[in-house]
Amino acid sequence: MAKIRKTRFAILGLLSWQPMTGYDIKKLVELGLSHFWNESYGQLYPTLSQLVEEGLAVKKTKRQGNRKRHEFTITAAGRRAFLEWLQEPTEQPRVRSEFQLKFFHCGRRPVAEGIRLVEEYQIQQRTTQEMFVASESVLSHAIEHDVVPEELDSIVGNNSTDQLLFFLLSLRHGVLAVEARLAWCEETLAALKRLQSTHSKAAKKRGTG
Amino acid sequence: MAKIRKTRFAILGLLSWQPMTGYDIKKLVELGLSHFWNESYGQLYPTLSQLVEEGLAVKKTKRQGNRKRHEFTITAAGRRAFLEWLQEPTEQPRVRSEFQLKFFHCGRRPVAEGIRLVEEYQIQQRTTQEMFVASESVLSHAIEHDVVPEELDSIVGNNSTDQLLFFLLSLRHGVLAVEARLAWCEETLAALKRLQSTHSKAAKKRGTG
DNA sequence: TCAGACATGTAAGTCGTTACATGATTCA
DNA sequence: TGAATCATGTAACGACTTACATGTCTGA
Repeated sequence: MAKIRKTRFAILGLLSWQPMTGYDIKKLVELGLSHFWNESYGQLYPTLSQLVEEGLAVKKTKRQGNRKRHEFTITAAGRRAFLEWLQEPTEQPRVRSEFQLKFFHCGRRPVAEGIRLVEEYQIQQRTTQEMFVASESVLSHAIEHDVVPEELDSIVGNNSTDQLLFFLLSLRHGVLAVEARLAWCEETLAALKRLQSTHSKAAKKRGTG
Repeated sequence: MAKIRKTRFAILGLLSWQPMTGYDIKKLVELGLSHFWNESYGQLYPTLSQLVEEGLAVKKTKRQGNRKRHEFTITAAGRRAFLEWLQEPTEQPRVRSEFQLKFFHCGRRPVAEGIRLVEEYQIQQRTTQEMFVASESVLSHAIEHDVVPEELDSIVGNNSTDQLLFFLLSLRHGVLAVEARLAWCEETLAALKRLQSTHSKAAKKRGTG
């Protein structure tokens, strides 16, 4: 069975806003969607060609002097395909967490190793959290004062009122997720330190007994 | 640059407990690690052969009548490779959430569509939560009463005291994550319903004004 | 003039799933 | 006897990343 090719819909979704080049799409994703999505050129350009072949988008080559821009415009069929995908049930991604795989195996290792692993994870999560919170406050401010910050203009476009809210809410998903991971770190670190002191007491007992 | 082949380490980790066949590994992963890891046969068997080629594991063919079991044992080099991986920094996985991609694009769709999408997600997350909570309570009980339930025996093995705790904590990671997602659903549903009523009021105003 | 952004693409390799293909054993 | 489980594997496909290759334009 063919897997659903999600890159197609990511592209189609952005093209449903306005015509764009592959480069535009890449930048837009990096700037605005990177907390839940990413694309590489190696995926982007071939998929764009495919979309054209299937009549879901059309390509117009524009020239500015010697510079060429391949601008892609979504077709009616493209819009249909996109809306169809939007309404289809969303399959849950199969998880594969390298961190958790390591953590699990730390059960057979000295406790200090588990602690080190979790602390490293905690630092990563804090960094992520900072980024999320910064974006969130910019956006909240924008919504409150009803102005679209310049750096967000390309992301939310003109018809912005609702889109801004959805953007904030999608960010909020990330914020809550990272908070949960940090809470887990606290809990776990506490548990592992208790375990460590239990072990060292047991060792002392053996030593003196 | 070659990506890190994580399947190798997932396998090596399990083989560091005891010799196993590909089938055993598959079952073990499904039974015990499925909340953070999964493997398919199409990945498993070729990787096992590779591990043998590289001297990280050895293969012994055992026969029971006409039935053959290819049992793999980790070598000293295999253990070294595994421990090395365990100590290496863990890269954060690049995210790609189809759900969030859809949600983001709902900003340009009727609010009801966004609500439908989130409600579907909420149901999925509740199902996941139920599974997590059930496993968690079995495990907590086991730890409290210091007995390893039969169905967990193959997962935690003999040297179980610490391993059981790590298993519980890894489950706890999933529990907190799913709780966070459900909290987001609540928040978001409330926000979208407010938005919906704002829209319908505006529509009425236009109708009567 | 030169760095950085704009712009397009391909090739090689990895990762991973699903479907297919095969056959033995166990137990109800 | 037949379904479920044990058991091993391959082939086809698709997704995705990284590195490579190339060239233009703009502004400090």
